[in-house]
Amino acid sequence: LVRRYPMEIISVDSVMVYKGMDIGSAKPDPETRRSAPHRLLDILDPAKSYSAARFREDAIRSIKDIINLGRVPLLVGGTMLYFRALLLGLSELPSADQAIRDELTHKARKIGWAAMHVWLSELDPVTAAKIHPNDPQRIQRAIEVCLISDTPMSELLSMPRHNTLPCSPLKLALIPGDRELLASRIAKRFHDMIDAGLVDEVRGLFERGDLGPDHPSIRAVGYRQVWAYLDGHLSYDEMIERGVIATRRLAKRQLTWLRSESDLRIFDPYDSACFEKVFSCIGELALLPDGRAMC
RNA sequence: GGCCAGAUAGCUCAGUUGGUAGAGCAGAGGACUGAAAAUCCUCGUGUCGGUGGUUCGAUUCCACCUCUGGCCA
Repeated sequence: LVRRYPMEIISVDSVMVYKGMDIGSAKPDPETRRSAPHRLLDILDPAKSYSAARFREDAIRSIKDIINLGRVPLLVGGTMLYFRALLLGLSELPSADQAIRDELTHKARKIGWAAMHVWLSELDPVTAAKIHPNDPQRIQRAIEVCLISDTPMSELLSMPRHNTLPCSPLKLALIPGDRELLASRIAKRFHDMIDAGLVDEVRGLFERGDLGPDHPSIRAVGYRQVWAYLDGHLSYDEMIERGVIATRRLAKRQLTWLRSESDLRIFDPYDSACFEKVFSCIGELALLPDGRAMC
């Protein structure tokens, strides 16, 4: 698309943002990036954590840039929460606070997440009712928001979101029609990554010494499993098996997001005429009305 | 060739003192507001290896057979 139209790519991917995580995130190779530059790749050290809110800011800045250059932004990727945050906007919520998170984690270790959930139901019964008692990540976030803002999170969420997306999106989705073919392509993809040196890539991160399985970067599919292998928790064969399974599940969750997305134009990547269909779809739309973006 | 142990869900196994069975994993569906490639929820009928026998009733007990391990020749 970028070679054919005046478009520029913005990556919508929570793992490709990390420097040095190339093979396991299936980051486009250098030649591809020369001919088709991607924004929001390699912007963060793996010790740092990114967020949907930061993505939204970064993406909007990039979109404005590209539009000012007279081009059309092309948003490409599979981190569906980021798409959702970008298209629908986010509520005004306090951002993450590591000190408070540490404190809450410490407290949860002592009293258990079930008790934390009870605490949340005192701070914010509406939110507590929506979060399952077994979901520590959301319980922690909700308590964090309530404590920082001194307001129930549900109240903040009920205020209108500010949606400042500076263009109207055309949404294209690639949805595999054949699930079994998808599964075999996923297995091949993971084996190819191993052949391309994924273990060495992760070993490099492993040997830095400042990273661990709790970092969002290391929790990513593939990285987590290779890390467990290097740490002696998985055999080589188990690592491969778990990596393939984790990838399959990721794909499944992406499909779940897609099913609830409205106004999608759907294409099957295993259809040999897929690209032609995408091109003709864009052609029909007479392209490039001002302020248009593509996802 | 003999002896022993197995054969139950896609996989690994549990179980039924005889009333046709259930866990984990895999898989499917779903949720999703600053960790999201994260975090979590829901979903389990399968000739209980085959053929006979005993029995009101057998996946369960008995016999034989087949297959897979192990041991002994």
